[in-house]
Amino acid sequence: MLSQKARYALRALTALAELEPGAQAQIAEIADEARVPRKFLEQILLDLKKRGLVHSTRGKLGGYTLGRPATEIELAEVIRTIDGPLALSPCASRMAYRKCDDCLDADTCPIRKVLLEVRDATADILENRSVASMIEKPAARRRKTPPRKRA
Amino acid sequence: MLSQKARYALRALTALAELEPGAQAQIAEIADEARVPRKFLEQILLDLKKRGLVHSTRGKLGGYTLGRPATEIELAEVIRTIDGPLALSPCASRMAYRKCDDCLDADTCPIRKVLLEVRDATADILENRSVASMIEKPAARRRKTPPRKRA
DNA sequence: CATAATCTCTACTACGTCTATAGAGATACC
DNA sequence: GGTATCTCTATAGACGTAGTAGAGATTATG
Repeated sequence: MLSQKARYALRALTALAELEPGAQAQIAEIADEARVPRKFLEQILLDLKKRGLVHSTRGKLGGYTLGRPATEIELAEVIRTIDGPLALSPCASRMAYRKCDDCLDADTCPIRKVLLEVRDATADILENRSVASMIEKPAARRRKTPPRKRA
Repeated sequence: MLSQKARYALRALTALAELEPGAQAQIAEIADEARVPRKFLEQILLDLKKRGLVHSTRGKLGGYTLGRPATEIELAEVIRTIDGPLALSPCASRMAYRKCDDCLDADTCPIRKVLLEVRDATADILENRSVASMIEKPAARRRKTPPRKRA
């Protein structure tokens, strides 16, 4: 399961991605828009900032923007930043491998093999979805008949 | 991440699957073979028994066997029994769907959409691997040249 | 410069979950 | 009846999660 914190982070980044180009948002606005407790959001934004996913301006008129274009922020990176590895076991992580304490031989462990498969399938999805893909598309896409104009 | 308990369960079931046909194993043997603390294993086996994954005999000469052929025990069921849903969010579970507390509309939530994809990919793997597939194969399989006989 | 509004950082708390351990009880064999 | 096994419930300590609190640093503005 993802932590609540990770889901908050995804919503906060989505809110930032929905801003007008060049605009920034303050913590209070993001908290409101993404429905995250304000003080908790502060911590989350700091974590995201350390990873470069958001950029901040201090002082009065300060605020937050995405650290990179929304299309270049993979959901996988967001989740890893907040919750750690995607894998179901430390030994099945490719970004942060760690031998299990009680594992006899990582090379032959059949549990690890299948958990690696799961990790790869998960990463294939989450590394190919960006924050941009979370935004509600403004208009119809690939619709067979165009939306009817109002009389 | 899987819990330690779930990994223990997988190892315990694997140990049971490796028994001679018709044989049973006692808790102490399984604990030794699967490297699980004995008293903790007792709890795990009870959970697995409630789900029908193992069968037990009481009294002296008691012990455990698999509740079904190893080929019919999916890893997904083992993990669900111990850790609960495979999904990364309650709202992305198909077996145990539960609306997120702070979700506005499950039908349109973009986070849920991608988490459903991840869940499905995970389930595709774990529902198609059985405990039988965890057992070390005794000999070469699909090898192009047969294993060389010792002189 | 003083003030106010904002982000930054650390500490703290309440609560639940995870990983066991303990021990009494039930069952079955001898 | 004695003994070895499974069964069941309670308990405990460490840890993680979710959230709160408050002082500090930075910047715009009058």
